[in-house]
Amino acid sequence: MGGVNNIVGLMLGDAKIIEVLKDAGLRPTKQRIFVGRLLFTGKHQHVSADRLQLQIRELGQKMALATIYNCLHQFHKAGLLKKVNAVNDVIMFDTNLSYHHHFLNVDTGELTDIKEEAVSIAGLPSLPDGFEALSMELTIRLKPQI
Amino acid sequence: MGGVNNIVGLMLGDAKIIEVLKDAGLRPTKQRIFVGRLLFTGKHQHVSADRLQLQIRELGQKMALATIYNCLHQFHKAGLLKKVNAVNDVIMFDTNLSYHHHFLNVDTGELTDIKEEAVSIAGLPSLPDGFEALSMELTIRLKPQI
DNA sequence: GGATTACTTTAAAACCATTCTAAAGCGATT
DNA sequence: AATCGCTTTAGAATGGTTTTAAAGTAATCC
Repeated sequence: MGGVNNIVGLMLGDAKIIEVLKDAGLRPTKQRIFVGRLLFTGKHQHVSADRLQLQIRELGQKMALATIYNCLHQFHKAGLLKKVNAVNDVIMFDTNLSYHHHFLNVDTGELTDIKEEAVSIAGLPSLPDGFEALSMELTIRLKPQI
Repeated sequence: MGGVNNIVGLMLGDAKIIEVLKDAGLRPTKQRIFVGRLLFTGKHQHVSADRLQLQIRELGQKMALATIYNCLHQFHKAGLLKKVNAVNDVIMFDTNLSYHHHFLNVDTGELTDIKEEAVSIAGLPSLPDGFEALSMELTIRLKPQI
């Protein structure tokens, strides 16, 4: 009977998400499925916890910010999201797992993918002893022209 | 006399720093000269406000954190420092203004310069319309091997 | 040189993204 | 349906950074 503004139940196409969650050792809760649906269907995107909560609100749903943070970190740990350099003190995640680089709009914090073919990096530096490389990312900071 | 734990006065070699400050439209206050002395003499370094305050304390001096933040931002605005990607939610500045890239130790947040010759980037992507590039930085995230 | 003015520094409070806490909720297994 | 252990949640706590308003100081003017 109305009034409860909670996360909706299953939808068509959730089966795949549920399987991915299970494979990652994560219980397919309503919240994780909902976030998975937002992130892993359609185009690649760059998300912060805050933006994601807004998106969820716009869909008439409600989710605690802590849950969204949990979710993003768990997805990252499971290899479903890439962590990109923090922007304006905000943690950003990228659904595009493949190797690529970013433009960063310093005014808005918006990230845009750079097409892979557009840049090539020649010669990897030798890593310091005892370290392994987790990732390598080029960031081109952009400012709107005056 | 005594007891006042304030920033010391001028030292030999400050003349250059004072001139740089004046050229940047900044009053050569004791605090700014002191920070300038720490940053612009000797080897290049990566600093955060926090670390800088520690360094200052170790020298038996005292400076408000807000002053250090002001100073770093003003120096950055004046082109005396480069801002590097925030690391672990901490703003980092680099005294090395020349074009170069970084290793980032994700455990400690420590940044290390990559020698310029070690990497070469072939082919700049065309920038989105209406934007100009401020900087371009490659970050290689490192994790200690197990 | 001393008074005036505008910019600086400061401690403390405010801010804000993120994490923690501990209690209520829910998924899986029986 | 009952139990168990993981999850979600609201609210508090945390920690880096910024703001505030008052006291301090560099530059300017006479």
